[in-house]
Amino acid sequence: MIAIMLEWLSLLPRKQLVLAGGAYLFHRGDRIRTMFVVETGSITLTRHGKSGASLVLQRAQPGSVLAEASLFATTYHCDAIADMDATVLAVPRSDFLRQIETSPQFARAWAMHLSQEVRVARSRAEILSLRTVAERLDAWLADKDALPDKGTWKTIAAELGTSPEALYREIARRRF
Amino acid sequence: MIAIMLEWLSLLPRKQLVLAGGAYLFHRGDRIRTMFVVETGSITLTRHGKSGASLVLQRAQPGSVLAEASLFATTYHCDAIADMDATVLAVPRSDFLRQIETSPQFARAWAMHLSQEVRVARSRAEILSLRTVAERLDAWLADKDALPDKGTWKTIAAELGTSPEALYREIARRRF
DNA sequence: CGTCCGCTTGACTCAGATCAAACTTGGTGG
DNA sequence: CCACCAAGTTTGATCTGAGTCAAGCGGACG
Repeated sequence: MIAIMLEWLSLLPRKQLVLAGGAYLFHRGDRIRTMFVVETGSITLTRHGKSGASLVLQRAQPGSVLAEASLFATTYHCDAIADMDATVLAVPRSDFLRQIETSPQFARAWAMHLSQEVRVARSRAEILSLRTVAERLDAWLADKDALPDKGTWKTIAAELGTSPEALYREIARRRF
Repeated sequence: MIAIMLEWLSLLPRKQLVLAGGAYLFHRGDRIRTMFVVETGSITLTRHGKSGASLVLQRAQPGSVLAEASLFATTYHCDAIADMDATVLAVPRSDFLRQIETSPQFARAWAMHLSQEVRVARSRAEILSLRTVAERLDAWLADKDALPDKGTWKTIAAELGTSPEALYREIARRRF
């Protein structure tokens, strides 16, 4: 489910790009020619406002398609920067579009991928709109069976938008 | 941009449903036969965990397509309930799918709609992951020119996941 | 055996939620 | 025109959840 698009892309001509940590993959205003999928590392998309404030739009992990909306735009509306050393697959946008038009299966996979991303992003937002760590953990657990394994808690704290300590304490509180 | 799908749907056979506040539009497990678009009012999608905890997946406002992912599933994975009196348009899923397959323009509009929703939901999540009201407001303003009009601030506070008072104070702080 | 990393717990501090009260504004009806 | 009401805004006082810093614990691994 995660890397569903990676499989499909293996059918298309593609190139691998290697990025050092801190390197830009593209800048706002650049002409869009290719679609990118993260293979290793992670890429962050940010938009900078005039006031110096910046907004993170996406943190793309391995398997993620970068800036899905760029399929239909002519220039990028944000910057893409490698958080750490990373590799990405580049697929010419024209090939990507042609594949959507000619292969119903591919088009279907693309729509499914997008629906999935919508769902994930929306529930993440709803979880983050909760005020207490207890509520967030409840919501996060809503479609899971049990508490996750140790060793992953620190990561989960990040997903829940809280500090590791706060999550540890909340979990400890529930061991009764 | 908001109601882009509403226009397209005017080409398809559809029915209008009227819901009283508190009424269910569908339940988890129901067979999926139709796609819904909110016309007036608002519909909330929730999933309930065994522990009694529940997770809000989507708050659909007028113009929103309900549960985009249901286009490819057989049964609903969540409940849909009207927060208040609402009307929704119902389009048979088969018609919707056929339209995607036969009309490249429609398929394109659908993909654009989904990309857009992904972008919106992701940036909402990123804004909510910020800790202070000041940072959230900065991020929210990143792609805007100026502070919004009075009368909308209360609503914006909800978007920012904060209390109206906290937002008022932050805005007041900036009037120097 | 030492080092690293994730976990655990304690103490302190603060941003913001909450409750409360006053004041603007617009609209409604007498 | 004015009394009145509802919603949104402003400001103050209080309280608390959780962020932060800090110190200690335990297993994994070279």
